[in-house]
Amino acid sequence: MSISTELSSPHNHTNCIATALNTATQLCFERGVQLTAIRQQVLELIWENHHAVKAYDLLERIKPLQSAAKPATIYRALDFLIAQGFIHRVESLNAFIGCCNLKTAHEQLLLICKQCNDVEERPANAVMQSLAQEFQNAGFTVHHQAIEIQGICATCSQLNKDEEIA
Amino acid sequence: MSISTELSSPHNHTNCIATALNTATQLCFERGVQLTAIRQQVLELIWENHHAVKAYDLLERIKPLQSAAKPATIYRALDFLIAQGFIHRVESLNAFIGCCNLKTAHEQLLLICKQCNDVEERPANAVMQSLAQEFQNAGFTVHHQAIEIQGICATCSQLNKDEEIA
DNA sequence: TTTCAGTTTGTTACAACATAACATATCAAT
DNA sequence: ATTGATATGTTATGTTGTAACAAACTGAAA
Ligand SMILES: [Zn+2]
Ligand SMILES: [Zn+2]
Ligand SMILES: [Zn+2]
Ligand SMILES: [Zn+2]
Repeated sequence: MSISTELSSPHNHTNCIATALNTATQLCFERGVQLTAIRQQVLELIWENHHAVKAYDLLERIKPLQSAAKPATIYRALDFLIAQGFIHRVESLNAFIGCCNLKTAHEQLLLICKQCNDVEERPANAVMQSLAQEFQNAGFTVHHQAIEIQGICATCSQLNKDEEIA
Repeated sequence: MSISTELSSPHNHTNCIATALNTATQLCFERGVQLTAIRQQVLELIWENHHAVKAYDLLERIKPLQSAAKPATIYRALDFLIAQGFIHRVESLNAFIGCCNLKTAHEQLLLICKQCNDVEERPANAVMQSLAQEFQNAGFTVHHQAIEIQGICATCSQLNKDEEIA
């Protein structure tokens, strides 16, 4: 697996990584919390692409850097990164992705491609507004939203069509 | 735990159970699939209330009826009930609830109360429509949706207010 | 600089969730 | 009787996540 990604909108992923790391560093400084070596390494591993990453995969991949790493090592780092909003947990996959909208508080809609495994995070303002209305109607006080859609992304759909023709 | 439930809209839960069981029986007959003793017992256990139920809790509770029950026993029954649309898996809880809208094909919005553990299933047509639009915009082909909202339900909110006053 | 509190990490053990693989049983149609 | 489809029994294992306590680190107050 190279650093490249199948994310539907083609992009320079080096930028994604740089932005994510720089912003995390900046926010940790502002908040007076520590982006320790372990936490930064986990964040970097998650950002290698736009796939959802499993905790135990991270554990295997961090061992060359942190030979003492155990499950708790990873889960603690993940807890921290989630608390800071740097990553999201994908409930329906038991996995984790880097947050693409670090700067703005947001509730995310996740489009999960079952073919290429990319996860796209979309603001989906219209959806969020109709959701807010629904909560009002129900008298429900929201603490956390998980909106996770599984299917086939635009890129893979197009690829599949091309293959049918060929 | 009695048969009663804290579901926000007060209701006669005996009706919920009867409807769920009768409809499941009817649909299995129509579809030529078997609602075996194990499958029906699991469905009944899930329908004891509107809480999300864990697989291993079901395992403990079915053992008096099925002394040979093992994890696979439960997970097979759950797979069947999900495939038939009789129950839903709650991804963010690793748990299961009975479906309240058996008759109509539907995508569900789940309101999960962290205080009383009830899960309310809402059609939320406006939300579903704006979601559909978002999928169009993204060129995304949907296979499965999980829309799970954690928070405090209307009933618990009201109870909490009452306690503050008292 | 010592001391102390708060935070982070190391380490062991275990809990909770889920599936693979293969054997056995059931039952209806040929 | 044989066969094929479905369901269940059984054992083992894989995957995901946490509890609990000890040790190390960090930075500021005494
Ligand atoms: Zn990228
Ligand atoms: Zn794809
Ligand atoms: Zn009910
Ligand atoms: Zn409640």
